[in-house]
Amino acid sequence: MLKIGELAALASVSRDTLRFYEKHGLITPGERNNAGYRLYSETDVHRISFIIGAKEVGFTLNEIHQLLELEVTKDEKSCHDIKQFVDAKISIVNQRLVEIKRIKKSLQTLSSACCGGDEPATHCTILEALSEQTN
Amino acid sequence: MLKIGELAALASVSRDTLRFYEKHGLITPGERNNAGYRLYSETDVHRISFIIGAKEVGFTLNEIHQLLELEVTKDEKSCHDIKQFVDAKISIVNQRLVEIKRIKKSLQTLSSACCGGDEPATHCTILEALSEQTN
DNA sequence: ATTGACCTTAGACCTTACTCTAGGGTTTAT
DNA sequence: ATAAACCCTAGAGTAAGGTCTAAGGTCAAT
Repeated sequence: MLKIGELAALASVSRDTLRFYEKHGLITPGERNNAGYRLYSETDVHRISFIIGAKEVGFTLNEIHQLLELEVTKDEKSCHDIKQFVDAKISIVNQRLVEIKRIKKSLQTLSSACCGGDEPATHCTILEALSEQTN
Repeated sequence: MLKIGELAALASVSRDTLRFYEKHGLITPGERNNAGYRLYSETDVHRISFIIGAKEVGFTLNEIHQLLELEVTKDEKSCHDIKQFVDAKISIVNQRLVEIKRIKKSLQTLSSACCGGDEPATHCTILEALSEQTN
């Protein structure tokens, strides 16, 4: 059984983060010792590891909540269910990707239209472009 | 001179948003009529238009604050200064782009390793992969 | 016996960009 | 004259994901 600081070090997160996850139902409160210290079991370590893995690949805590429910009840779920969840996330990520690409392109258009010289920016194309309504 | 609701309609933002921008120094408080209503001039309309244009291309309000300072003092700034600002933003956006691409790739790897069939997810490769520490 | 490192809690604070609420005054149309 | 539509303010609330603080209890080593 690990104390909170030990698990935190192991998982490379802060103690606060572990308590935060608990408060938000990602980890279920487990055992406590006489002094009231949290004690984490193998299962808890596994769960934290799952959470961190899921964060790594871009799931929000909310989504991880749902994923954990899938994980816990996985004997009643099909691979299809799990894959569908991941695919839904891929499509969200894709939308963000498209939006960021759009932004990058706009910025590059702005930048490349500007001479970038040492003359005063009184008629800078960037500033002028920003002033124009797009809608 | 426009009242706040008129400018809001013109700029397709809410009244609250305009007050919010003012509170955060993006718009300088201008004239008021006898009743204390805000009155917006041509210059104000131009400024709002600038803010919205800058938001469109992905600048944060904070960055727009700095951009507005560049705009106001543009006679003392060079095109080089302005372009540099935009290029710095491009590099931030690029980092985000790289990160999102990484996430997308990870998710796709997860998804494609899963059979997606109707059998129970007891040994689902997705759930197993998420449990593994990456660090 | 006391210092320092660790643990506890509740609750405040941070960022970003608003949105909403309460409680009140004004203007416009009928 | 009165209702609807508009305006004002200060301040609270939202999402997301924590971080920090205060005030206190515990444990190991010196």
